[in-house]
Amino acid sequence: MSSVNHHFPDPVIRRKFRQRLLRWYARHQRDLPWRKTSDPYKILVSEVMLQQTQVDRVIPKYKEFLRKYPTLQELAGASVGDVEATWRPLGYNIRPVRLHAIAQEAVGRHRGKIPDSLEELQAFKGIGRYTAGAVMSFAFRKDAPILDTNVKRVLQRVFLGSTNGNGSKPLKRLWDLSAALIPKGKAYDFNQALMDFGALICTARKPNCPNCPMQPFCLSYPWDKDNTPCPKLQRPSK
DNA sequence: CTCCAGCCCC
DNA sequence: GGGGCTGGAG
Repeated sequence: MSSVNHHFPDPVIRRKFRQRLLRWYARHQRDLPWRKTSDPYKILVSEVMLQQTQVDRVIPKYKEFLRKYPTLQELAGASVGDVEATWRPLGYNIRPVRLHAIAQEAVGRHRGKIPDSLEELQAFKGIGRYTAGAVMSFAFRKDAPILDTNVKRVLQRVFLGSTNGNGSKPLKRLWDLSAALIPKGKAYDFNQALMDFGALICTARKPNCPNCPMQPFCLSYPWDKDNTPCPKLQRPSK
């Protein structure tokens, strides 16, 4: 028995999805400041800020934060209070505290570098599976999958529709999908494209199906057919 | 105003 | 598998 279905999704659909996503991205990608740097520290700052905060609110604070702490070393050398104050009013104020701790640990224990493995990244408090994948693909250009809410929604709709797939846990299924779709050596563009696609076309409410390049094979197209709500990934617990 | 979402921690 | 913090939807 094989535990992984190597033919899901259909290789033809898989290829079409990649092609269409990357082509769409080439024309519609957002101009975001953290896409202009390859400094893992700066990427990490952006990802932590983006964890619970919308892009528009993050952009100005990202710039201000990096003006004040341009390097990992300078962040590590600042006082926590100072970092917290700079963070305001982004909210979720545990994040700057953890980010500061990460900087200090990296300086003290990793030769002043952000580590470049999923395991080491996830060992930090404040970096979970998503953020670790984001740093691996966006900062270190590794073919690591990501799965945040946007990506979950896109993959669920296009490849699973209203079903949960082949019996395996929905979450694992989606992580596997996210990994299986990455074109070799192109996780950076592919993952960025997935995020933009989820933010601009395959939105939570009122997805823009009429302009969606995935129409021909999307299992949820057309979305408004019978006003179906987005399939829940997991049942409410109560 | 209440409720829900969302990434991470425990 | 539940709670926290916080913005945004209803």
